[in-house]
Amino acid sequence: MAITIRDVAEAAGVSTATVSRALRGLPNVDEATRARVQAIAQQLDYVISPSASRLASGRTGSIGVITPYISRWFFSTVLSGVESVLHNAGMDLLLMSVSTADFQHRLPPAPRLRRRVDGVLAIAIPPDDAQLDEVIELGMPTSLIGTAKQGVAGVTIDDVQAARTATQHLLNLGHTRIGVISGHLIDAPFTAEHDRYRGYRETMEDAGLEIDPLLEAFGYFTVAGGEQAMTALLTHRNRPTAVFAMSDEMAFGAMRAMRAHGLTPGKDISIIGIDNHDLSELLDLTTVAQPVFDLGRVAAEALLVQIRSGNGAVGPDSFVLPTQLIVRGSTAPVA
Amino acid sequence: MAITIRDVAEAAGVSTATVSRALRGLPNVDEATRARVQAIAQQLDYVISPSASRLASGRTGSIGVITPYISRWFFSTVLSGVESVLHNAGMDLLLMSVSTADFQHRLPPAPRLRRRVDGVLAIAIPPDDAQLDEVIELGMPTSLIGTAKQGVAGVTIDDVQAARTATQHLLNLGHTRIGVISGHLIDAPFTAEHDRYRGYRETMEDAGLEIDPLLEAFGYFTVAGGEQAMTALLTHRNRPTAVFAMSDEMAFGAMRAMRAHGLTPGKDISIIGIDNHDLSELLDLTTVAQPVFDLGRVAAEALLVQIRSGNGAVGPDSFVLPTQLIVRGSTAPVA
DNA sequence: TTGTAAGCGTTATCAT
DNA sequence: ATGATAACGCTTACAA
Repeated sequence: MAITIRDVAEAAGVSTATVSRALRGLPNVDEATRARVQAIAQQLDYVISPSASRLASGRTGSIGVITPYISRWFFSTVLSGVESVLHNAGMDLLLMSVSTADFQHRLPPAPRLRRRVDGVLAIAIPPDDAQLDEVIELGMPTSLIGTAKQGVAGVTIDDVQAARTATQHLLNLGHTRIGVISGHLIDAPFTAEHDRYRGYRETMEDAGLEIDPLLEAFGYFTVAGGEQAMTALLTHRNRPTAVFAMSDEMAFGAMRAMRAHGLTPGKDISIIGIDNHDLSELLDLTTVAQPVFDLGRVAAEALLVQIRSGNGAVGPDSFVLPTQLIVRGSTAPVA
Repeated sequence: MAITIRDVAEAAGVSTATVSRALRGLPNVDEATRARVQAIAQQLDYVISPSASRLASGRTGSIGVITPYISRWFFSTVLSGVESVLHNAGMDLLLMSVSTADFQHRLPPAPRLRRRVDGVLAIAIPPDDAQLDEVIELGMPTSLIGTAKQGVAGVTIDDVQAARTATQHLLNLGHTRIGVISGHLIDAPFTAEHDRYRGYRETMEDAGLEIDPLLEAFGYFTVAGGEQAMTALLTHRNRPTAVFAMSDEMAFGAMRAMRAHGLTPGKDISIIGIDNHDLSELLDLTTVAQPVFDLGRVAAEALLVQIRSGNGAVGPDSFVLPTQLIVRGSTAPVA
């Protein structure tokens, strides 16, 4: 039905082997022959059959991206960074949502990845996740984004430092009663979260400040969660004068909670996040920006290197991308 | 190297044909045989080779999703709806970003789709886009999301009605000087945009109101664009008392512009959007909600039906999903 | 119900 | 530089 490599070969008066070589740009092909083959292929509107090529070569030309969420800002932004690289490389991008913990009943990613991708990119999957382990045991080039794991390539920011920067910014403004809105430390031994908490704690301790347990609340990395967390913090007798939220979206929710209590962010209470979410500027939120698109871009590039170097030649590399404090109106000197 | 169907066949003492049938759940297989084959396959940790299967069967088991943006809210939300369906159906999701118009230099999607997917989902590609036409000419099951085109399946909302609802809401509040922030009517003959404009215009006319050209501004469907558009509207001598923004994100920007001018949304000027973006509740924005996740879900389901019915048996279906006015604090009776 | 065997469209090895 | 040809691992008539 469709045009095959043999049609091209016959039309060009060469063997299929030559067509294959010519079209793939392999060496040892007379340039005149190559040109003729290319012309005929184009004229015949020939496109290679990926299935046949994959079966014969053993390479799939595609990489799998596993992510717990698709529509959340961080994840979709990473994904677009990944896509930009893979597109340029001519690689197919297989998108696969996975369940972290209790989420919902979904097939585990490992079996769905086997024999259909040349490499895997995992976005923000906790390093001790069982499903992630299964994926890693597949033994193919893999690169983590937003988390780090011994022996596996990965791209992250320095989460400890980011949290330190945020906390220090509040300290510099004279705040001492500084609250923190985290995700859910108990359930999710999520690298980023732990590191950010550590950065907060250490910075507080370095400043000689004790951390009041009443200054801590969970926001589950969502807007609604941040709102609840802030509400909780506000109900205590001894309110914080400033709050560090581990993500901008939680900070958004926190700002809403403040307003609901008649408080103005940056005036009555200072709040800082991490991310530099698309809407953070709009909401005038001070934040520690992280290069989310680049997280995906760099990870994809590193993965391609790993794949092309034929497994092993290039050891798994780790990259730490820089963050930057962006001061806006939501933080101000203590009253 | 890897385990093949023959290994399973030998271990089970049957032919590869039987293994193939048994594992795919085809009829005419003794249940005892099937059970044995399944057990052995599992025990051997056998997974089928997609490339081989695709080559032999002609089906790819994957569908391509083409979208101009990955990280924007609307697109990533649609995408997650699509993913949920495809995951359940065991279909691979090939993600492909495309350029609308001037965007950037990217390979056209059609050649990248040929022979590698069984169907295509196109998110918000203008119906007269040349690249879309090439894709449609591929002749495979295709379903559009957010746009409509003669003879092609699709899922949309009633954009005219949504705009009518928004405009009428403002009229009901007593506003007569109602501005509109659109995308960029001249360049992008984008169904949704045209329809929304029509809904606005007709509703204004039905109310006996003339549309002052000074009440119209372009926001390019971005936050920054909405901000600029609103700023433009505010510089005129005769300001609108209410504004209809064709998307929530443009409305966000508009709200910011208002504040920059010392105006309070819902007090000094009313503003309404379309979408019910994740953050619209947070920003207290009145909007006409559209079921974005479902747009993706329904389109994917329809596409699967189209694919399974073997091309032609089921004609391309169109679905129009409902919208709903959600009144929040950004709209109020005219002063 | 099960087996046989001919493809499916490439790639890659080995000659030439 | 080019050609023959054996894989690659499955699916699917067609037989039995």
